[in-house]
Amino acid sequence: MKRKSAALPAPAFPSPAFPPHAHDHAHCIDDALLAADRICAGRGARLTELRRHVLAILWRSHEPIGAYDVLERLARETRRRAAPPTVYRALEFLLGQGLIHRVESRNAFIGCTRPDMNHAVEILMCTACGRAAEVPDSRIARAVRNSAATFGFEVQRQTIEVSGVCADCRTGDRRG
Amino acid sequence: MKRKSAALPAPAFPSPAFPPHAHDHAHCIDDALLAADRICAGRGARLTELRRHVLAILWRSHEPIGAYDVLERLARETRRRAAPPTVYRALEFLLGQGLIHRVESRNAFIGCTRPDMNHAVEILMCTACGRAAEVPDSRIARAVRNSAATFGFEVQRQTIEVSGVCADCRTGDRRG
DNA sequence: GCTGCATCGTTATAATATAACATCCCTGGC
DNA sequence: GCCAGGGATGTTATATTATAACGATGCAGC
Repeated sequence: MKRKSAALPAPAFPSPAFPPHAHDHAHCIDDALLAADRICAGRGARLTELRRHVLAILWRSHEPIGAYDVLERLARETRRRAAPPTVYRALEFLLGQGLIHRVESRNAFIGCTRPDMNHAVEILMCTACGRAAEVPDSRIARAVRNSAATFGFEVQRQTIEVSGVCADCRTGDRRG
Repeated sequence: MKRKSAALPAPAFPSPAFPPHAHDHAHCIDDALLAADRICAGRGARLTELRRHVLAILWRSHEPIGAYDVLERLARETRRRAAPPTVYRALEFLLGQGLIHRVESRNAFIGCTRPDMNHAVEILMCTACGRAAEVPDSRIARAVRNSAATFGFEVQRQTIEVSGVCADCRTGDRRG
């Protein structure tokens, strides 16, 4: 199927933090998997069927998913038996390739929207609809580095996790 | 339970992020416990012996401590029996009073250095010495709020956890 | 002293994560 | 084809973190 050509040029932000509740989500998944294929191929990393399946499961929604939820879905959707290490190893690989993020405050995982660039993780989580979104704002990361530097602290990794209410949920634009 | 907002402007730098490795740590503990006594008394919250003991355990070091470590120390130091809920309930109380923070990326807890003011949590964690320190820099929190606002996102809570190397460890000034 | 409620004790179990070792399977060399 | 080597996965067991549910205790106010 052809997709309608947009009347407007691409928005200023390459990826708005939260997509509209009604959007072409199949497209999100396809894009993420294609990007993952490309990135892994370029690195000689093996995005096996299992790993790809786990990544696809994480991309089914914009909500962080726990390892045991992934496990359950994986077991339901395949003939193969699955135990926790199976899932944790796949997640470990995907984390290592920068294809997903771990949401520390939820013990959960979510697909990375910018897997092609190494970046500090900044995640907004909506307490109303449960979705999470990455913020493509490197200024915060830089500010954190600068702030830490005033204490002589050298930053290696930083995680910023923000809870609140997303625009759609604030304005009552909910999925029907 | 509500927390009072600070009436006074914060000092320029009330506490350097990391104290020197050799410092009067007994003083840290005393200060923290006295502040906790004062704060709880002012709110009519009951800082019981158990809760005070748990807080003291967390203040014994500047490293985040897991709930089961607290449990072990508590059991070793008292005649009372202790089970996980005992510790988790005390931690929950202390979190609620803003006397400690949860370090999400470590599943651990650490005493709050600024319990008198409601504030966003920003923690630096040294991968070399294991210590963690709060950053008294509200500019980052404000920048995060502003950044989120450009997406129409209203921030309720934010957690910033930064891993890296502290000044002492970078310059080789280690505890003897 | 009684009553009511917060606190704490106790038991059991849920939820998250990893260790250790066996097996499978792809890849490259012959 | 066949084998050796190593990465990936399967399997079993267990470690670690956290909470549910209910009973006992004890303190504050009457």
